[in-house]
Order: sequence, then structure tokens, then C-alpha cells
Amino acid sequence: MRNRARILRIARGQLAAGDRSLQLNAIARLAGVGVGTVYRHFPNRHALVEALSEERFRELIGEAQAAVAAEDPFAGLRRLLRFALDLMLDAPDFADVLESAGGVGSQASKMMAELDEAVTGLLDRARLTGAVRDCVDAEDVRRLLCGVQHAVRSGDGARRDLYLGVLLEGLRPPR
Amino acid sequence: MRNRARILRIARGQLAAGDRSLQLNAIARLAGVGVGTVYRHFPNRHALVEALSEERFRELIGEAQAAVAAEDPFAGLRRLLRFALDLMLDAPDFADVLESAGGVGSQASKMMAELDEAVTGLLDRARLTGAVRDCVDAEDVRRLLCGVQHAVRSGDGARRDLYLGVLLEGLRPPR
Amino acid sequence: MRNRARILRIARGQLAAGDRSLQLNAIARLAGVGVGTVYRHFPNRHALVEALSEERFRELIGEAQAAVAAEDPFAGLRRLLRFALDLMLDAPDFADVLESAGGVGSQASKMMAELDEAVTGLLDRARLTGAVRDCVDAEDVRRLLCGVQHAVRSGDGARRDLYLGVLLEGLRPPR
Amino acid sequence: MRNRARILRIARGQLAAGDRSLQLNAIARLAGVGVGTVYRHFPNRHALVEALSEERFRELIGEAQAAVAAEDPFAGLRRLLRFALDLMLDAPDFADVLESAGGVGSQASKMMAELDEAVTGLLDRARLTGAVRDCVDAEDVRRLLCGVQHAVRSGDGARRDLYLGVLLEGLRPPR
DNA sequence: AATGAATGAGTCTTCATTCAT
DNA sequence: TATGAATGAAGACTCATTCAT
Repeated sequence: MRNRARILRIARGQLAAGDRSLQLNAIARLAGVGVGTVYRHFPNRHALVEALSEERFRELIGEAQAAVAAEDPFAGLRRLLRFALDLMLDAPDFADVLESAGGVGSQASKMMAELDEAVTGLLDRARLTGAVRDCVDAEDVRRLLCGVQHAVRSGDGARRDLYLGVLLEGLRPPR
Repeated sequence: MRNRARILRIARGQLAAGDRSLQLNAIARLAGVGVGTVYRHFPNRHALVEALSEERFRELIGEAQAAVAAEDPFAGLRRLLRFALDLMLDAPDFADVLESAGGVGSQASKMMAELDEAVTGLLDRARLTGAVRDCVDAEDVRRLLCGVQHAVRSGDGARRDLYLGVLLEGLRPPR
Repeated sequence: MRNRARILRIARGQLAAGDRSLQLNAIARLAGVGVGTVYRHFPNRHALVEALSEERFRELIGEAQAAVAAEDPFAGLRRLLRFALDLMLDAPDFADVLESAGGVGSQASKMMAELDEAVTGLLDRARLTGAVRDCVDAEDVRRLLCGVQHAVRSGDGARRDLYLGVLLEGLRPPR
Repeated sequence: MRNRARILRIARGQLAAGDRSLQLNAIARLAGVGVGTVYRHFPNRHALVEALSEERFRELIGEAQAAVAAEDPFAGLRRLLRFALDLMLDAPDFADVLESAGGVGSQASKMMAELDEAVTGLLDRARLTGAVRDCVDAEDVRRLLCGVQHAVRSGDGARRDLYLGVLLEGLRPPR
């Protein structure tokens, strides 16, 4: 699977270079590989995006699981959200995946479930200490964070901490 | 200018139907109008989007100016943000315009300035009552609201009030 | 006929500016006149080109008639061809008209006949002195000169006199 | 590369039939080939024209190199120019290429240089016998011949030999 | 498994021309 | 006479996808 790796590397390079179109033809050319090869590994653009997300997903899930174990659950949540936000800012396509509903049966949806599960645990713990509203669940937090990512991205990036702070305060129980 | 209006109506319909591509050819066909006619009125997709935004912008600016006069500024802000959010949910392209930096010299950027000005006034008043953080300005609020719109849209829409509530609480001065 | 003149002026300007497309729409706009107005005066691009040629034609015919009266017919021919060449280099569209067969019945074809008639006289006189081949007629000379114009134009213009000299020597009876 | 050849054949046919537009879409249809295939082989009209020219260029360069070896250089020149003229009359687009300056770096400009080099040799030899003017170079001859081609084409073709004769006599040193 | 030539539907855009006002 | 909005045929070009080798 040397080719698969090469394709992924090129695709990542394209995204990093600001080209989000991920045209399989172009990637094949850059990877020095036939178009057909790309299509065997990734039947469509989405499959490629998911594959690209996998590594990020693993990182993020790891971080989430670590956060559950944090002494102060709200602090753990803060750390986790900051980590996730940076990940998304760095990889817009990963942000798309996190924001999407996640097609049933896809690899990504499994990882998403794993992620949400960890976050659910974290939220439950935080709720016990009265640090988080009753009604928000892991999916809400994920979506709201994706929203914050859009907000940060539409500005110059300097407002990252402010916007994240707004989200975190907003998640607390209303006074 | 019967045709111009017809084109705008069709374009709005397309957006409402979930097709955000705004293909000028398709719009021409649906509007029962020659392609050339569409191109005469709107030389490119962007011009069309801006025209579509204009009406929404006027509504929104009006609402913002009304909100400044509200007895309770924070209640005014809540009402305004809910109004804006609904507008954006209804018209994704308008959301894009609100989220964009606003190209210099465009019609949209003038209206954006007008909007931000009104919101600035509202925020200033709210700050006097201690209802809003010091550090957020009108642009921040606009961007954050666009973020919330993404969050609501990526879900099933049922979380609109919750997500807006999170934003509003988050805007208050941190405890 | 204020408009007609205005249109012609603009068209000349376009040609002078290197735009040979003579799009009637564009000319109308530049002339501050409706497209329809242009179309009434000049039903198509060709009619406009012919009208533009008229003035040049008159000049050229005048020059040709003067040349017939020259003391030395070959010198007269040389002067005439140089004049015509400069005219064509200055106005590529006029060159096109001179090179074309000239649609029957058009205004241009009448003037072309007038021109050729004068040149025929000049050639006849020159032939009497043995300065010109037997077999070339006015039409040949016109076409060959158009050819020289292409040659000059495809270079940098500096070869004008050389190429004209080649033509003139070539017109002499072969040794 | 069966398709490439087919495309070239069709393109040649179009030109021969008097259609100089070389529309890639039309050629694809006539060649019974997808548009994309044509675009793959020839990204634009110019690339196609150059490819079409290549074969003609080779013929012509061969002929020129042969002419250099002719016993009588002026006779060789006559034969070469007649050959080239027929080639151009047969293929107007090739005439365009020969007449153009030749974009730097293009395949055509390399072949043009080769052609001009051979003609330069021929002219040098002819000059030694006093058969050709001092001041004309290979480029001049090429341009003048293109001019003659225009002249022949604008007439009915019957004047080919006459016009070529005019050029050849004109190239001799003036008396 | 790998290749990459081929496909062609789809989209964008221009511009000569008409015609109701 | 003049206007200019409207037309739509025509042409250029892209790119996701297939399939014979």
C-alpha cells in the first residue's frame, strides 16, 4: 500500500496549500500514479477526506479520553475544546467531517461515535459539579465548536481564545 | 425591470430549495428568460448574491436600529440575534455574505458597516448595564452568530434556541 | 446624421486602438447611442467597414488620378504605391477591403473600379516606356501591394521601403 | 495514438474545406471522439495548428536543404519558393504560422529557425553569383512570400506564377 | 494491482441580432 | 428615428468517472 500512502500525502499537501477541491485527477498526477489507482483506493472525494480524517480523529479521541480523567472536568473540557479547535483550524476538511452528520456505516461515523461517547462522559462529570448546563449533549458541543471554528476562521485568527471563551461560558448553566 | 425581479425570485427559490450553486444558466431557464438577460443584470454569481442580500440587509439593519432603542439592551440584543439567525437559516447565501469580510467598495460592505454600527451602539448600551463582556465588538458578535448558524444548520434545526442561548450567555461578562 | 458620424468616429478609434473586432454593441455603447441606432445605419459589420473605407478610398483615388498625370509614369507608380501602402498600414480594415474581391453592387466595389481604372491608365502609360511588364493589370498590382502590406506588417515595419522596392522592381519587364 | 492522428486528419480536412476556425468541439464530433480527448491532445487551437504545421515544416525544411545544394542557386530559390507557395496555398494555417513571428520557445519557432538557416545559406550562395540583392535576408523572403500567398489567394489562383515571378525578379539586385 | 487514455455531460460566457416601446 | 432590454445559438472548457490493456 505504498501508493495509498503517497496519495494521502499528496492530498494533505493540497489541502495545506489551500486547495480544498481535492480533485482526484490532479492528485493522481501529483502522486505520479494513474487515476484508476486513486479511484480504487478512494472511490470518491469523500472517501479520501474520511481517510485523511482518520489520523486526526485518533488524536482527538485520545485527547477526549484523557480529558475524561481530568481532575477538574470543566478544565478538561476547556483543554479538549481548545485542542479540537486548533485541529480544525489547521485542517478545514477535518472540520467539515466533524460538522457533518456522518453517513451511516462509514468509518468516520464510528469514530465520531467514539468521540461523542468520550465527550458525553466528560459532560456528565462536569454536570455533577454544576459546571455545565443540563440540556447540552456531546453532539451539541461538537457542533457549537465547529461554529466557533467558522467564526475564528472568518476573522484573522486572533480571536480564537475569546470566541472559545464565549462558548465555554455559554455552556455553563445560565444564572 | 420585471425580469430582474423574476430572476431574483427564482434565485431565492433555488436557495430555499437547497441548491446553493446559483447557476446562472439554470436560473435563466427557470425564470423563462434568456441567459443573456441574466448576464446583463448580474454579470456573475457574486453580483446576484449581493443583490439577493440587499433586501435582507435592509431588514436586518432596520431591526438592529430598532433594537438600539429597546428598553432593556440585552433583551434587544437577544431579539436581534434571534431575528438575524432566522434570516440566515432561511438564506444560507446571506449567511455567507454576513460571514465574509466584505470586499472593499462593494455595496454589501457599506451595508455591513451600517449594520455593525447599529450593533456597536447596542453593545455599548448593554455594557453600561453590565450585561455584556468588555472585549467583544459588533464584528465578533456577527461572526459568532454566523458560527451558531452553522451549528444549528448542521443539526436538525431543533437546537436553535439552545445554541442561541449558549451564545447569549457566553457574551455576558464571565463570572 | 449626427449619430452616423459619431459612430464612425468611435469605430475609427477602436481600429486605431488595435481592436479590429468592431463589435456593434461595443461601438454603440462607446458612442452613447442605442444598439438599434447603429444597426439602422450599418446593418452589419461589413457595412460599417465599407463606410469607414469611403474616405480612404477617395483619398487614394485622388492620388491615383494625380499619378496618371505624372511626367514619369514609373515614378508616379512608385509614389502611388507608397501612399497606398502607408494608408493600409495605418488602417488594416481598409487593407482588407482593398484585398477583397468586393461584393457586387456595393459602394466599395464602385470605388474599387474607379481606383483600378486610374491605375490601369497609369500602367498603360508606364508600359509605353517599357517600365512595366506586359501581363500585369491594375488588379494584380493592387493584390500584390496588399501582399507587401502583410509582409511589412508581419515584420517590425522597418522593411517598408525594401519590400516596396522589391515589388516595384518585380513589376518591371523581366530581363 | 490512433486518436491523435484521427484528430489531425479531421482538422486538416476542415482546413481544406475552407473552415479555418478549427473549433475543437466540432473536430471532436467529426472525429467521432470525445471533446475531452481533443483537449487532452491539444489544449487549445494553437497547439493543434502547431501540430498540423509540423509535417509541413519538415517537408519544407527538407526542400530548402535540398535547394542549397542546387547547381544554380537562383533556380533553387525559384523551385523552393514555388514549393513553399503551393504548400501555403494548400494550408492557410501553415501560412499563418510561417507569417507569424513565432512565439519564443515554441516547437514551431525552432523549426522556423532551421528553415531560415537553410534559406540563408541559399541566399548567400545566390548573392555570390549576383543573382540576389544584398540587403534581403531569409526572414524577408519568407515574409514576402507569405505576402505573395495572400495576393494569390485573394485572386482566383491563376496568377500564382505571375506573382511569384514578380517576387523573384524583385529579389534580384536593382538595375 | 495499476495504468492513463477516453468519455461526454455539464457549465460558463459571449455577442450578433431583433423588436416592443 | 431612437432606444436598449432581451434573446439564445454557439462555442470554450472542465472534470468525475469508466474501462481496455
